[in-house]
Amino acid sequence: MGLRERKKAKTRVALIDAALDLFLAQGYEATTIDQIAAAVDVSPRTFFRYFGSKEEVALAPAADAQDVFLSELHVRPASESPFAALAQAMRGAVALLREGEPEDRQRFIKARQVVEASPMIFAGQMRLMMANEQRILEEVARRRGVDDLRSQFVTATFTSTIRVGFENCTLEELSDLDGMTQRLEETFALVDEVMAPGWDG
Amino acid sequence: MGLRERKKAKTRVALIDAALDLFLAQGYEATTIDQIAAAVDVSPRTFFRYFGSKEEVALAPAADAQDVFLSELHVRPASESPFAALAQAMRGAVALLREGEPEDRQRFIKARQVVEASPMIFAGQMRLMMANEQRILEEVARRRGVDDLRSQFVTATFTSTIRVGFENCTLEELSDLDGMTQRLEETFALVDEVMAPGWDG
DNA sequence: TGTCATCTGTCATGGGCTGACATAATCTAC
DNA sequence: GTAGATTATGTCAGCCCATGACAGATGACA
Repeated sequence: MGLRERKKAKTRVALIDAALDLFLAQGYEATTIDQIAAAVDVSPRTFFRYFGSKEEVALAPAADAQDVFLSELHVRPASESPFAALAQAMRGAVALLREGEPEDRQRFIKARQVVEASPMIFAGQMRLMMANEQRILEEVARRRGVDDLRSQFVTATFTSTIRVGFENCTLEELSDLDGMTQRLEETFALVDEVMAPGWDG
Repeated sequence: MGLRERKKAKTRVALIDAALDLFLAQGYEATTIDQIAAAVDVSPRTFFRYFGSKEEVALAPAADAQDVFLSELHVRPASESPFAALAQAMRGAVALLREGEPEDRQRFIKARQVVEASPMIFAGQMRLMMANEQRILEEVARRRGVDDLRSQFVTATFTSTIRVGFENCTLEELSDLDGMTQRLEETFALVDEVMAPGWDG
């Protein structure tokens, strides 16, 4: 990896960190691109060469996490039922984050706080999840053999489960990864209890 | 209702219709506030006195529909289980739209086409649904007696059901209300089949 | 009709975002 | 290490969305 590439990655991370700190300190809307760029000693124009919008920088950690989830999903064995594979992939993604760099964890937590603090960003995250859902649907349909209403329902149920599982985590002082994991397992258990056997097959 | 009030309502509807037509004709992002305002012979500044943002005018019909749904929900008998009440309220809202003015139906369909054509607006609709979900959760919690994880799950499942039911309607040439109704009933039936008895009680 | 409240248009401004062009940094080959 | 190609960055101009302030127009009401 050359110097140029390393510098770019460094600037990207610096922009994300500066942006998240500013968002947390003074709010998303009150923060300007100029402030973020100034904090990293970069021109505002350069900011937009790294991120397509102000929203994108706030959602970058979430987007990265979704990519991790998808790669986890694609290596799940074919023997698992669709929803089981999704749940296991989620556990795997969380585990990777837990074992990874502390800075990455910190960034992820900060990003989540920003998302929950601003309805604007929250909507953006929803769009991210919707885009992701299309790719998840492909995997579910592949495992079930058909892309029908039920495949869509399984996918949508998974999205809902994740959403409920992560929701209100900061509100309940469960902003750390342990709290998230626990909440997530409770929600998976609830799905298991509520659904008819073989519902996702 | 005085002249002033009538004029305002008329202008509001005219702005929505002009905006939707422009969005459909040349795309959401390519349409400017100036164009919308010019089409209604109104100053751009006035547009923002009716709608807080460009997005809001596109989502106005959806927001109105959600209000109708909520008022339907609040008059459902207490004897119905939470999810049954939600489903019946949805049927009621669709029925009201079906029996209402043809122009309102037309506007609703157009708005849905705009929403599906633009990821930008689609995200906005998600935010609308999330805001709505909070109010739905209150009703579910009221009926179940507790605001716990299961109440949240019931609410999220309903949101997912509606989303799956409405999704791809235009893609499948089911842009009319009949098609939507049919699709919605199929999805409700699937939920009924997949969930354990008494799951929402 | 005259007064008041409200709606509307005009103007000025800030901030998000983009294209064009020149400069500076890095990479590659010699 | 130097020269030329490649790529990143800064500067500048500009469009559009959105908002506050003020003045003029229009409907409400006695």
